[in-house]
Amino acid sequence: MGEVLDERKKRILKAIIRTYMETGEPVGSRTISKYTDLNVSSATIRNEMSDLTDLGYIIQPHTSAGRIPSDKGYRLYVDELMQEKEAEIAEIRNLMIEKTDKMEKVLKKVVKVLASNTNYATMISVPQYSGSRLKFIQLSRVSERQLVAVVVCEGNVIRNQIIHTAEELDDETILKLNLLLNTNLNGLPIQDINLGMIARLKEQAGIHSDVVANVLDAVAATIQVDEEDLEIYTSGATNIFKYPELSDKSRASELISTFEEKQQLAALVKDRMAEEESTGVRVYIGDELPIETMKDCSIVTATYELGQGMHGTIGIIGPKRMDYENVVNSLKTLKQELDTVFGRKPEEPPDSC
Amino acid sequence: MGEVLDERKKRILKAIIRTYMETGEPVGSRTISKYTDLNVSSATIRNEMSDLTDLGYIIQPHTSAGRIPSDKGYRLYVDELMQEKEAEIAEIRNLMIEKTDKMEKVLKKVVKVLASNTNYATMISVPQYSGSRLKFIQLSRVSERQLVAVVVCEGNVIRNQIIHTAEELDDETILKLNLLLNTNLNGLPIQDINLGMIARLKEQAGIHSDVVANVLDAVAATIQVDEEDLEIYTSGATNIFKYPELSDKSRASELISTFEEKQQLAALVKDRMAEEESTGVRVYIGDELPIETMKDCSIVTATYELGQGMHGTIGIIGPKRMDYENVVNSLKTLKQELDTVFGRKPEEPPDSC
DNA sequence: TGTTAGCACTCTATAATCTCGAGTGCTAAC
DNA sequence: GTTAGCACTCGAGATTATAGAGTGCTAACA
Repeated sequence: MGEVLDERKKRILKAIIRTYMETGEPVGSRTISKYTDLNVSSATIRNEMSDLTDLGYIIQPHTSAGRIPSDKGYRLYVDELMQEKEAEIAEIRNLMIEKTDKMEKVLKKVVKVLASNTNYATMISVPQYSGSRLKFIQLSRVSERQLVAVVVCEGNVIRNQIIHTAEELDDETILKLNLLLNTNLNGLPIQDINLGMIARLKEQAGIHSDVVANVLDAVAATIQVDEEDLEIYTSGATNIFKYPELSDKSRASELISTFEEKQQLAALVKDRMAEEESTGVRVYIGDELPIETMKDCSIVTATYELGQGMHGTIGIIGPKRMDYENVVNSLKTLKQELDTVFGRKPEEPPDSC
Repeated sequence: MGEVLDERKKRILKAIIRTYMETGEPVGSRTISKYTDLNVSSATIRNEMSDLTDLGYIIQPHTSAGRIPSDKGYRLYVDELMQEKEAEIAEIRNLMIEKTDKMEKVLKKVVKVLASNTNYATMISVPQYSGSRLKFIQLSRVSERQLVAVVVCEGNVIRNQIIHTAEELDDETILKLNLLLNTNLNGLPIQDINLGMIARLKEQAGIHSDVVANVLDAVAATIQVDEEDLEIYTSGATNIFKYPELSDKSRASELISTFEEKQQLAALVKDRMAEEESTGVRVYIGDELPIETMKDCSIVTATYELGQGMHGTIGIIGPKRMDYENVVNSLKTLKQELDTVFGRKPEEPPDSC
């Protein structure tokens, strides 16, 4: 496994992968002989290809066909062979500059543009709190027995919920509650705020009214991050039809299902986040993916930062022969773009709080 | 076009459609002769089928094949022939009884369950304001130059937005703004609140500060319903692979795209809403659909009520040979279920405001 | 020793052909 | 009006033929 390929073998492997990326068909020795500037005959290439096959970098689908890259081959390509390339994602940059009132909308647009630019399927996860702190919390009465709880976190993510109360709360009580909540909870990391904490709060404040206690519980529920609920937007699922190796009925159906369900994508992203070195771009090839239905795919992911510890993941899903150069570079650039746009809103100077 | 079919022709047409629903293959005269209890020979059926073909209710894909129903045939079936049937959607009912904290989650679950129950693709539109009135509005400061605007409408739909200000607003100004907004806007239909209205408001209140004016504009933007933005959840798009007539590559790709994009679905739902008789279940067959890519599909929709004038649409998309009885009945029952669950929250008595 | 031309061989994809059978429409008898 | 009978049609699937891309090997060459 630990072989080192000589220069020529590497160049041939690279040429095979490049060609296969374009055509999606097994690559023959003659093609490589012409495609490269090695100036060797197809026979020589054949010999080298035979070696590469033995070493496991390329595969022969059947005796009299050309070769296609193996997972191992792609891996070497991604790790060593491919070159950095200037990616032009002007469209995305422009889109970002438009007024970005709702993050949700921006994310949806980003995946969409990325999908149509790359011709692969794309996904983006809505940033998670992860260490973000509570910035502001407020209860207001909207009608006799209904309150609205509004919670703002660092990164300006807002959550809210209508709370129904058994009896009407007077203004004074609501005011007290707001004071209690803000003085005790502001600045705390979201994760630390749970029902138990709220219970302690109730004790300290000497609250005995059932109604108020229930309201506090509801507030806690509002604040809490739904662990299950990592939201993901996807786009361009049907791009997989552009790659014959993925688009036979059963495979396509499974793939698109996985895409539609999103749970497995979410799991992948979550694992991804747990890893220490969570910055930068990462490539999963075929079997490296934990998702059964995607054994024939590759996924390239990047994590983008929102400032204040919030971050999300953006990913591109395509066939193993996806254009890694372009994809990796697109993601790198896009990641920077997202970091900038979200990190500091364009219409305001960098936040100091 | 205005022919009246005799009883036997109707029974034969019905049998053809039923059989075709099951098999998806052209139906022959012998099959019908055995399938029905008409006790006539296949030759007789052939004669009748020939008539039905002339009348346009069934189609012959090619000379020596059986018949398949035409759009006109399906239409007659839906309008006259099919029987009401007891639908069992116990699963959905149970799901509804679970605590339904976030409407969004319920809707997502509903489409999912419906899709897996029916084996068709499903969609549901998030209820629109449509005549709903503003109930409560509040600006709060979350940090030096950031405000959060919270808007609650009848039906307890909440919108919110972070507003960035050029300079810090003092508490008094914010208080004044809240007063101004609430006294002038509460109870007004959402549609009536637009930038022009806010402008008049500014004049009346004698506001000249640019900062405050900008905040008001942002509030207006928050309130406003984004006409484009009818949100739709879908599920079971890959169910179309279960129907060979829809699942050849190009068609499937287009269909799923339409599904993923959702814009066209949204347009359909919007048209649907505009119609006067917007209650009850409606069936679109093939060419009756305004969506080019869905000419080979049928869609059954139902509108559900949320009380206070808000309503959404739920739809099932399948092949023309979909099981209309089941689908229509499922939707009818589900519609009632949704009306009840959303109309009055389980944990509170019916609202009186 | 590495490179190359040449050639027989393999295997798939595509097209061409054949065959079967379901289904029709028509006719004539009931 | 219904039915049996029968010749005819046409597509789906199986079968076979054909072409060509690509390989592996051998022998010659630098």
